[in-house]
Amino acid sequence: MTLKIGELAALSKVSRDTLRFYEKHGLITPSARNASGYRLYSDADVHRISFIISAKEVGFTLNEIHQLLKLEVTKDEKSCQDVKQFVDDKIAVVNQRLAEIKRIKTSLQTLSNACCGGDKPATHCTILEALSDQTN
Amino acid sequence: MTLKIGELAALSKVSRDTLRFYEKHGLITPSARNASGYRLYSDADVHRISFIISAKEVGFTLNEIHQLLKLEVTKDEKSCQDVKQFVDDKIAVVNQRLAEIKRIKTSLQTLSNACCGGDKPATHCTILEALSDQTN
DNA sequence: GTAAACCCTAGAGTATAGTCTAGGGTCAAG
DNA sequence: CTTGACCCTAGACTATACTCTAGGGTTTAC
Ligand SMILES: [Zn+2]
Ligand SMILES: [Zn+2]
Ligand SMILES: [Zn+2]
Ligand SMILES: [Zn+2]
Repeated sequence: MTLKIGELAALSKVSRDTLRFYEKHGLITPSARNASGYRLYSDADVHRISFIISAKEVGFTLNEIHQLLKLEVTKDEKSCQDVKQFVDDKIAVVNQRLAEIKRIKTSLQTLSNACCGGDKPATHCTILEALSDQTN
Repeated sequence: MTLKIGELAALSKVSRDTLRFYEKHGLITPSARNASGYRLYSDADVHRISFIISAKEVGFTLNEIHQLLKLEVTKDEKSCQDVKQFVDDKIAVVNQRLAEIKRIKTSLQTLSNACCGGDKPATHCTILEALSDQTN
């Protein structure tokens, strides 16, 4: 079974452009072209794009998916340790981002809580004051 | 007291380039130039860059800081309600990002937990399997 | 009086992840 | 045999927030 780009796009719920973009960046190359140069995707290709999409959904960047695909393709030379390590490294990065966003949320919440929210002029607003404060 | 760009940069711990970049994007314009065209920053300018930096630290984008500066400058025409609403809107956005990152973290954690992490070939690796799974 | 350190502008480059456009070829249906 | 839906390429454009480069002018210290 082979699919043309539009068919694979519909199946995978990504755009044709995205498939071509992934190809340009070495993530997936159709296993064949027809006489007119149309891309033809095989079952293996469908499998691969599915892998890419799943990996995106769990938060890997395209660059990381690149690495993951290498692991996947050479999985008989790699160990579970290698794969797990890769995921754990990503978890560490995600945890950092999480901490940063939590910090931001807390800061904003503190700002908001201090403001009276009334309809009088904001000349006395604690939010604007706090942002203007030269504590740096 | 007036400062040249390098002095303000050192004081504010941002780069000269960043100051010029902010200027190009309408965030801060030095109140004067000397005869040679050098930027000269006043106390008010220092105050303004401090506002910008504080706002960045609590997670506002440059675009949002633009809006905030408008609120700050016209604070006698604006109410606390306006300012608080602005912050609360941002909190809502941050909460969404937080939820998304938590989702990602959970997914990654689930993947990692299922993998044995051993040193045998990853041909049986549950992580690679899960990512390959065509449930879409 | 010259060299280092600083300033200027305009514009290109970086990273991320696509989306869109122009200009043209291909294929199936009626 | 033509119309619409599809395919191709190359390259520009989006958003975000800078950073760097090239090619000059200025200031300051020795
Ligand atoms: Zn108030
Ligand atoms: Zn207020
Ligand atoms: Zn294992
Ligand atoms: Zn495993």
